Amino acid sequence: MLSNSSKYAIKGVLYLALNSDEDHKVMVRDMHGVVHVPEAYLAKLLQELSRHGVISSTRGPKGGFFLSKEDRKRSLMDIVKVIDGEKRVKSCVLGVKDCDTDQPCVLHKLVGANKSKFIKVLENTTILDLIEGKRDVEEFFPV
Amino acid sequence: MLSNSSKYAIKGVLYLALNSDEDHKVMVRDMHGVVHVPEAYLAKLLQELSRHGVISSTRGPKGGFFLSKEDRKRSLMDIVKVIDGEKRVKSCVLGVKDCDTDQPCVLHKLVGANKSKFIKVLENTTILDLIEGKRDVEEFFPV
DNA sequence: CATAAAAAGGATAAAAATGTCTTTTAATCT
DNA sequence: AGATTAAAAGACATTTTTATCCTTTTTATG
Repeated sequence: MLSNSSKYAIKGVLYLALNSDEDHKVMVRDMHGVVHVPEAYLAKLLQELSRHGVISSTRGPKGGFFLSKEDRKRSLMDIVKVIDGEKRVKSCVLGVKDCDTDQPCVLHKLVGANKSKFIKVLENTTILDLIEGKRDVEEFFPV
Repeated sequence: MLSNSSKYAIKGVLYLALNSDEDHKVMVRDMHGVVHVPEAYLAKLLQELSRHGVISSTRGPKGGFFLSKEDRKRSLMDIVKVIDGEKRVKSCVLGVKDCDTDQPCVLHKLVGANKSKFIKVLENTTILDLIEGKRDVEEFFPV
């Protein structure tokens, strides 16, 4: 449903939400250890997110990745869409091509409801929602 | 969350539920087209399920795969466990090592509830549950 | 303007998932 | 018993996902 890459990306963005803003950009070098994602791979993912405007970045000295005010209003689905593509996330549980609510497959009724909720959560939860009230970084990335 | 292989396997077992019993075994050759899974790959998956006692099979002429009365009482999770392993299905949404209800990660509270329900459905739904009232094979495998 | 710092981009490598093929084993039928 | 049939088993191939490395481009700063 969610690839590891998407999970990595979400972790990365959460880190940025907690540790960055326009004036405090962070380098991949300084975050990959905390979120437990390989440095080069995390860089790739963040670059992809930046390219699609989901997060922000600047190059050169004092550069790095960060979240603008606007970025924080992004939903989790915005991240997943860039990394996995919408199709993959929303695909039928049984992977049947034209399965939807009109022509549901067997499992659709059983599991589909849960899946829909899952997707709604991804769509309706912003980065801001996720971190509110949280300050302890470690709490987010136990391993 | 569920690999394609698991989905394939579930489709295969559903087909067997609708089209087989102790006296009417079915060969992979005759089912792969209907469930839209590559023949050799479906064979492999069914063999794996059979080896683990989730479905039944006999070799030779008149042989094939089938579901016994007992097999039909198996849950979807029994299938998924064999193909994906329990670990994969139940692993934390963010893939953090020791994340559970005691030490939940950020997403756990948001998405975890849905995931738990999803798993409960897999655990509590038997093959029999799935097919009850259904007779039209095609209805199950739209693509 | 030179330099160094940092992301961007592209090529490559490793691992996992998916898919195919061939041989072996067991059951059935003549 | 022998021939045939179908799953079982395992080797092999392909594709996708995950991961690394190296070069290029951009940018802040002295």
